[in-house]
Amino acid sequence: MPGPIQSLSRAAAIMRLLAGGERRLGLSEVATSLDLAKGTAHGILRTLQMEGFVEQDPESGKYQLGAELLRLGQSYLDVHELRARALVWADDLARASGETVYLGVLHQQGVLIVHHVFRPDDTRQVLEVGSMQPLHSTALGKVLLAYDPVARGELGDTALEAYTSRTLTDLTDIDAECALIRERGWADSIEETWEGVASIGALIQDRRRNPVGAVCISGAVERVCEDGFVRPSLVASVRSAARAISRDLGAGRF
Amino acid sequence: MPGPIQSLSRAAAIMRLLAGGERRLGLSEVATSLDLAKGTAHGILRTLQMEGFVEQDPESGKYQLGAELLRLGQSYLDVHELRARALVWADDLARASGETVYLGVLHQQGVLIVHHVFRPDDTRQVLEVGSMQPLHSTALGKVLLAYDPVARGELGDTALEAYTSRTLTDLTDIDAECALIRERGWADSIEETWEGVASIGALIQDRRRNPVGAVCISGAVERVCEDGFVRPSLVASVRSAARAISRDLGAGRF
DNA sequence: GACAGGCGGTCGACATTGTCGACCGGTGTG
DNA sequence: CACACCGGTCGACAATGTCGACCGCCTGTC
Repeated sequence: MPGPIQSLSRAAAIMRLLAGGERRLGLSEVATSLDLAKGTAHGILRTLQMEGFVEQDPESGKYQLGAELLRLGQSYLDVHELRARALVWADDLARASGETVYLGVLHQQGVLIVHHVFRPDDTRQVLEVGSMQPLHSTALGKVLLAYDPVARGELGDTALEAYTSRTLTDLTDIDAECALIRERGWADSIEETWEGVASIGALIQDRRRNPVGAVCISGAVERVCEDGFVRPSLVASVRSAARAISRDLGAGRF
Repeated sequence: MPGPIQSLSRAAAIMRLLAGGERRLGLSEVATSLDLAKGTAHGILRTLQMEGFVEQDPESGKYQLGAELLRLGQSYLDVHELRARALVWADDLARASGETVYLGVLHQQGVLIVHHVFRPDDTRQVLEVGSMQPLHSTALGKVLLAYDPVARGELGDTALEAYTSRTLTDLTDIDAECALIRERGWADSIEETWEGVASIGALIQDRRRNPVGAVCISGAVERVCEDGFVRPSLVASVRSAARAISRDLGAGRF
């Protein structure tokens, strides 16, 4: 039976719709947005509600995502092997560099943050685990673009948004950048997504040399860069952490 | 069409199964665990995989939860009104008390942590957002048991585990404790779940006085308690924070 | 090295199952 | 007060998901 199960795909679409809209949605909104009969949408929503994936505001009757998703998302992190292996190395990298550390994996047309170490002894920061970053303008994303053909494929049909004046939006520019990244073995992003923020990323691969994710450090451009380029010592730290994680993932094989 | 959609319920069961077992599971394991034909389980898993809710290890062919769950779980937090309103109050409470702050809501037979503020300037701590705590042995849980009939109902059929020698496992003891909690307006838990840890919790209610969650502080029993009882000043802080959050939720109505 | 047993995955017939659109009662609004 | 819209229900219909046998592959074993 090759072919997705219709009701499941529709349920997934409903959950994504609820995740996308910031506010709660009514039954009719859901049904019309996805071209479903109201009865059909209701049946799916009712089941999702029973399972805890969706909750209904008893007052307005509108729907939003449910708590079970948070619980399962946490379970995903618990099982995630890359994340487990990388925890200690990411900590070390944050301490050594004094900057924020992110660990990301390719997910759809972006990078999903699976681990986040705050910059040591700093002001309040919000945890970004579970959020997404663009592929074409971040160090994490560009590393994956350079090494993961799937990531490069995902980029094919999406329009590239310019977040700042330094964002690369032309595909040929991106490809040239990727060639450079492959050649030197690391990626940077200087104010390409957020003004004032620069980051340096490197690839993590598994025992069979497949790309499985990326690490990066990210911080104020004044600290991360020097004379318009990222500091070589920070690059070395990031690459060394990426190698350590990759080696850790490959343990047991050799 | 009152009645859950079969394929959806089965998909949810599969995801819960994958979340429960620490390791990855094979197709046959999933099918036999849930009494499904292999073909059926495969169809569901394939669809879940397409949607990103499940991933398959290409090497072993075994399945685990997927990244989309993490993303949707994060979206749940983003939309969560209680959490949004409580963020700043929880921060204040942590600063004022010097202890860890948790914010939890009832979910199935437990308390789901939706916000967690680390104890100020302390050693490394792991974020527990998305994890569950038992109802009958934590301050958060006992608050909900005392005020939320649904929570009390959930307790009916589950055996109460004794985590320490101080855990209440008899239902009549629990009900007496709940009556006390309702009378004085707050709950505590002194080494009832973890040795050496005490916590103090209070109820959060919405504009219609329905229980919607609870806040608590949690810390070493030596700091939180005095002469075998929790410190009244900490109780006052927690109750004040709970009132502030409740008031915040009720804003716009009055 | 041939076999057996396990795996993940496919296939096609069947009827169970989810889908559809009309319909209901309640609510707020012009 | 009627209208429009909401969330929710119902029953007929056939599209849909389910089932169990089957396939090719790999692994371990005798």
